Amino acid sequence: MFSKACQYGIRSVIYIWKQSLNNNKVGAKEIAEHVDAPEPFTAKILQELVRKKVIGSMKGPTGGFYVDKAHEKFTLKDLVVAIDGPGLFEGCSLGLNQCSETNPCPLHTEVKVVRTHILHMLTAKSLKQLAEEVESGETVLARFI
Amino acid sequence: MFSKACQYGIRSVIYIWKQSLNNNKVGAKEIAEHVDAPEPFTAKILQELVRKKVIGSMKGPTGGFYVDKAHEKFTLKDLVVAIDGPGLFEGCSLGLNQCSETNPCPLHTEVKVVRTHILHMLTAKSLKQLAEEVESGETVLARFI
DNA sequence: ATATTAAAGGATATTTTTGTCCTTATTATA
DNA sequence: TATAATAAGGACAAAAATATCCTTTAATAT
Repeated sequence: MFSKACQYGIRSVIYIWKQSLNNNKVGAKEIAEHVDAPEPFTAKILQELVRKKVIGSMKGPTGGFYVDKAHEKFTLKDLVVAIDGPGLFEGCSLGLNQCSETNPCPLHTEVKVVRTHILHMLTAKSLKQLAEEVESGETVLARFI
Repeated sequence: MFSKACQYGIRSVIYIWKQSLNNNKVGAKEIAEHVDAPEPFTAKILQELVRKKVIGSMKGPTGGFYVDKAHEKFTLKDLVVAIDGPGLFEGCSLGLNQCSETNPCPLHTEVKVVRTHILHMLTAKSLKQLAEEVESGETVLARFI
């Protein structure tokens, strides 16, 4: 469903949110360790998410990645689109470019239903809310950190 | 959602079913042309689907790929699992190996719902039924063939 | 029997994704 | 202002997915 890059990205951003709830900026190394992802690759992904404004970053000592009020509106969908592109939500699932409402592929109507549910899953909660659920112990990120 | 190999596989198998409804075996070349997929790659995918018994094949003149009564029970899920593996249905969507019912990742319960719908989409109809819908013009495969 | 046809199989090439490393730019603080 | 810390950026490496080509095997028709 999600590429590895996207999985690392999701895990990382939830971790960043969790730390930012306690007003801590976090470095790429710490993030990668805590979400169990390869550090340089994770750093690249975070770079991209900064470019797409899903998270913020600061260089220098005491710098790192962070989120604040400006990022509260973002959901998993924004993150997924930023990394994997819109393919999960748009285009023919069978790769037919002629596929359309009037010319539907064999999966067309069924895929619409599934996409509705995927969209709901990825937009019902903000990334901040997901981090709060980890903070409260309701859900768990990575290996019991 | 599906790899390219899987997309080609789905398109090919529906085409094979469509031809088999009219008692025609079809060669890899014809299939690839009609579903607009690269021929040698498609041949490899079909090979794998033969090994997994989703379709049948015969060598020699008048040979080709075909399906019959023995293949009527198969659904898209069988095909997808044969090519892409069970990743769409199983395992943590965020790649966390500690994720479980008692230790759920931030997406765990939502993904379960989505997977239910994906599973329904891929098992509600047999591959034969999908081909019949193409045959009747209800749905369309590839470029208006 | 032999020739022909088509799938099967193996080796190889290309592209994309994943992953690493090194240098540069920016910021904080001593 | 110099130093240290950290993200940004670019070049490179490895692995996986996608795609091609050539040889072998099996079946049919003549």
